[in-house]
Amino acid sequence: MCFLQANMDYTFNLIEAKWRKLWQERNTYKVTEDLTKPKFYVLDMFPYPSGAGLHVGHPLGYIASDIYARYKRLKGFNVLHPMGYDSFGLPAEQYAIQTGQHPAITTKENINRYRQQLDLMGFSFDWSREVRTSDPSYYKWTQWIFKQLFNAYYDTSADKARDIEILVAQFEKEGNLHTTAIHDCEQQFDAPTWHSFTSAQKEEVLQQYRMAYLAESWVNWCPALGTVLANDEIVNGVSERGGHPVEQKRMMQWSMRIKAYAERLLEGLERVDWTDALKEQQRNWIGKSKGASVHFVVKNSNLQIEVFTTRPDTIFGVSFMVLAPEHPFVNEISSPDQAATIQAYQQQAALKTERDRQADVKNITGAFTGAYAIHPFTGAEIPIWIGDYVLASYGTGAVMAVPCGDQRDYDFAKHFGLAIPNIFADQDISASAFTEKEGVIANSDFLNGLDIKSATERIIDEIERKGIGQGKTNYRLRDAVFSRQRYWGEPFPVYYKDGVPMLVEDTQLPVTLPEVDAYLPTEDGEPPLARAAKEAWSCQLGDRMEYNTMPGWAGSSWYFLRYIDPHNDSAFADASKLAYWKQVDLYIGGSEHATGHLLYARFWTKVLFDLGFISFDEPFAKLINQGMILGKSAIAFIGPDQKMYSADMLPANKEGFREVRILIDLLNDDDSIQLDALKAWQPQFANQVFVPNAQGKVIVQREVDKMSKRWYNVVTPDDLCEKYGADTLRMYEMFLGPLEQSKPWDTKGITGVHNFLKKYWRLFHSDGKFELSTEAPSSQALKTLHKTIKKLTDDLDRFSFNTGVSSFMICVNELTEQKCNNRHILEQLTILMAPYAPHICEELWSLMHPEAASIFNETYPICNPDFLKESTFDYPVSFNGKMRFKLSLELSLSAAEVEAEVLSKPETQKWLEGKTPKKIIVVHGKIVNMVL
RNA sequence: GCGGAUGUGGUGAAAUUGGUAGACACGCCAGACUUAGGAUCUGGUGCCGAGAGGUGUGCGGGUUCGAGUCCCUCCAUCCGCACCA
Repeated sequence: MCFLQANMDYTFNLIEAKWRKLWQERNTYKVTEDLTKPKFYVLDMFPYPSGAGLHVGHPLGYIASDIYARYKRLKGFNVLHPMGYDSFGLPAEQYAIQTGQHPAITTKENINRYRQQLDLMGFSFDWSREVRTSDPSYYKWTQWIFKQLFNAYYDTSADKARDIEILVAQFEKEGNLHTTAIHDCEQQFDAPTWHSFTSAQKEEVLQQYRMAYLAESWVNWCPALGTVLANDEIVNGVSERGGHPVEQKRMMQWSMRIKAYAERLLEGLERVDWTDALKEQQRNWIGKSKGASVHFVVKNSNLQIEVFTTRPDTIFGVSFMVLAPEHPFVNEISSPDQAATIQAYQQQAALKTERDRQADVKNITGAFTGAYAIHPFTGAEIPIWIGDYVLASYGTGAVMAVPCGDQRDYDFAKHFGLAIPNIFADQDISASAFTEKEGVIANSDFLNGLDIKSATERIIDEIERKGIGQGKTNYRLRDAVFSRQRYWGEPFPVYYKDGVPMLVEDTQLPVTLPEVDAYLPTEDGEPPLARAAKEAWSCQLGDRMEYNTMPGWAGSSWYFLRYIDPHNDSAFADASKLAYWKQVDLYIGGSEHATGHLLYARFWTKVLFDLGFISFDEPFAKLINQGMILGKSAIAFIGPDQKMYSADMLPANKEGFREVRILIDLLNDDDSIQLDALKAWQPQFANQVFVPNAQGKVIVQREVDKMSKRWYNVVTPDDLCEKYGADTLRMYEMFLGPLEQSKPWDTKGITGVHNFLKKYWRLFHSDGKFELSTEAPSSQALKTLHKTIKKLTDDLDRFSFNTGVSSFMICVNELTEQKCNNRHILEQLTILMAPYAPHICEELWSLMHPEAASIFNETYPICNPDFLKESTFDYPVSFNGKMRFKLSLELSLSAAEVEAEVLSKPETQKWLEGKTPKKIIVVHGKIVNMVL
C-alpha cells in the first residue's frame, strides 16, 4: 500500500456513514409547505415489512424515485418524498399464531430492520412524515373514512357520491319510487311505507344503498387461513399467501360499492399518464360490455327470466335458454319429472370449486328443467336448461342461447341435440358457430338484410318499444368484500344494537385493536376479535362490537393523503395542506397492484372528492411500474445413487435424478460449489458424496426464479453496500437496463460502475491531494459538460435512468482524457450527478464548499447550447443506403455545395464505378446518400 | 381464446422525430506496471473472410433514396384476464 494513495482513496464506507449522519442531524430532507416554490410529489409504493428484509430488487423503484425527487428539488421544486409501512398483514399474524408473539412486536422489529436497510441506501425520504397503517393514530382516520363511506350513497343523476341523509330525506318524501341511487334493493316503497318501517327495517333498506354496506354475499372462503379473500388475493384458485385452497361460501360481509364507480374508474384512466398495459388491465378488470337486457316469460308461470346479451341482434337465433345452477328460479320452474335430475346436477355443481369449473371447460354438462320460455318475438316455446358454463355472478346468471352465433351455446346444443337455427346470411355453421362481428342477419323477420351493427340498434328499439327490456351496459367488476376474519387489521368503527350496525362516534375513534388470548377464530367460528374481553376494547357499545377487521387494502387506499399531514389529530389531513400538495405527481411501484391497490385507491379518492374533502379525483397523475429483479437460483443434481453430480457430468438420460436448490452464497464465481460450505450449510449435505467434473469441480445449473428466501437465491443490498458502497449500488441498479424491464440480478457488472466512481473521484485529486484548477475552463471541457447536462436532463425527463449513468461514464472518460481538473466544470458535474450518487457528490461538494450545508440546496445546471456548436460535421456518405466512408465538411456548406464536395472526392468515384448517380440525397448535417 | 409487452453481439444494453446499428459497461484477447491485488493504464473485440470485401437487429414480405424504428403475415417468450353471455 502506497502511503501517498491514502488521502486519495475513495473511502466510500467512511464517506457514506458520515453523510448518513449529517443528513439526519441537519434535517436535510425535511420538507414543509412553501408557497414560493412549485410543489412536486414523488411517491413509492410503501412496503409490507416482512421478516425477510429487503433484497436487491426492492430498492430498484426507490432508487429511481429518489433520483427523480432529488433532481426535481435541484430544479427548484418543493418536493414531497415520503416513506412508510403497510404494516397490517397476514404474515405477522401467522407468525403470531405460531409463536404467540403479538404481531405489533414482530411488525416493529421488521420495520426497524427495513429502516436500517433503507437508510443504508441514502434515500432522501422525509422520515418525519413516516406513516404506519397499523398505528392507531393512522387507522383512526382509516376508520373515519370508512364512516364517510358508510354515510354515503351513489346518486346517478348527480353522478357522484352524496350524503346518505339526502337519500333519507327523499325516502321520507316519496319513498324509493323515483330514486336515482345505485342500490341492491328489490323492494319498492312509497313515503308512507317508509314511515311505517321500524328503524331496524329502515337500516336494512339503507344498507342496500350505502357505499360501505353489510350484505350476505358469496365470498372466497379460505378454510386454512380462516378468512375471506378478495378476488385479487387468489392466484390460480389458491390463496396468494400460502397457496391454500379456496371455496365459495355465503356469508354476512362488509362490502364496498365500487361497482357504482365502474364508469368513472374507466373514464379517469383517460386522464392519467400510466402505461397502456396497466390501463388495459384495469379496463379488463372493470370489464365493460354493452348490450341489452331482455325478459323472457316462462310458460305457464308469472315468472320472467331476465338475460343480458351483448348480441341482441341474434335474438331470432335463440333456440334454448341456460340458467346458472344457482339461479333462484331453477327450483320453482323445474317440472316434477325433471326435479330429481336438476337437483342432482345442482349438487354436483355446488361441489365443484371455482378452480375445478375452470379446469373443466371442455367437459360440457347441463340438465333440462322441463320448463319452457316464450320467445318474445316469435312466440316459440324454447326449452330452459341449466348449465355451469353460465355463471351466477355475472350478468343476470341466465343467458339466451344462440347456438349459431356463440361457440359455447353451439357446443352445448350439439352435445344435447338442441336445434341450431342459422340467422346469418351466407354463413356455413355446420362445423362451428359464426362469431364474427361483421355480417348480415337473415331468418329474423324485420332484421333480415341488416348488418349486425344496424340490426343491434333496431332490435334494441323494438325491445324497448315492446317494454320487454332495454339497452344496458354491464360490468364485470364486482363490489369489493371488505371484511376479514383476522386479528391483525383495522377494527371497524361499528357496533351492533339489536342486530343493527351502528357507527362509533368520531370522538371515540380510534377503536383500537383489543388484546386477545389467541390470534385464532373462536370455537364457534367467530373472528379472533370475538375473543377479546369487554374491557380490552377502547370502547364497548351496543350489544357487541364488530368482530371483523378491514382488509389489507384499507390502509393503503389513502396513505398518500396522510403523508401530506401525518400528525394531524383533528383531520386526516389539513385542507390547506391538501390544497398545496394535491395528488401524487409521480408514483413508482410494482405492476402486481394493477387491479388491487391501484383500483381501490382510485375508488376512495373519488369518494373523498365527491364528498368535498379533496380537490382531485385521480390519486396518481403519472405511474411507472418498475420491473422485477429476479434471482438466479442454483440447481444441483442428486443421482439415483444419492451422489451430487456436477451439472456437466449428467448422463443424457436424467432419469432418477432430482434437483435441489442450494444457497447461492455457497457458489464460486464459476458456478462451482464450495463443497465444505455446502456440507456445513444443511445437515442433509453433511456427508454428501460428489461426482465432480474433469476440473474437479461440482458445477450447478442456474435458473431464473423470483428472488425469494425459499429458492435460496436472495441477494441483499447490505452486503453490496458494504463491499462497494450505496452510491455504486444505486448507480448499478439503474445501469442494469430500463426501469420498467424485469431482469435477473447479476452482480458481475458492478465493478464497472464502482471503477467509474473511483475514476470520477480521481478527477478531483492529483499527487494524493485534493486539487482543482480555478482557471477558465477549456472549450473542450465546457462542451463535454454541457453535452452531459443536456443528455442528463433529457434522460431524466423521460425516466431513462440507465442511459443517464452511461452519460456520466462518457463524461468522466472524456474529462479524464482531457486531464481536466477544472473547478467550475467539476462543480457543475457534481451537482448533475448528486441525484444518482448523493454521498460521493455531497462529500466532494463539501470539499469544494466547506461552508455549504448540502449540495441539494444548489441549483441544477442548465445547458448552454453555445458550447455545443460545431463548425464541421463528419458526413456519412452512403451508396444505395450503405455507408462507405465519412467526409468532414463545414456545416456552413449548403446541400448543393456538400453534393459538389462529395462528388469531387476520389473515394466517391471509386464507389460510383464510373456510373452516374440517378439521384443524390443530401440531408444537411445528417447524411449523404447516392442512388445508383 | 382475448388483451398487453418484448425479441438487437458471448452478456446487460444503446440508437429520443425513419438518416453512421451495437454507445456505455461486463466478459474475453494482447500488452504495460506490479510484492498477481477484485488496483491502474494502453490497444483490440458483431459474424464470415488472410485481405479486398461480404453480411447482420426473431422469420417472411411491403413502403422509402434510406427501416432496429413505419405497414402486413407468421414465430417465440413473458405478463394479465378468461366458460363474462
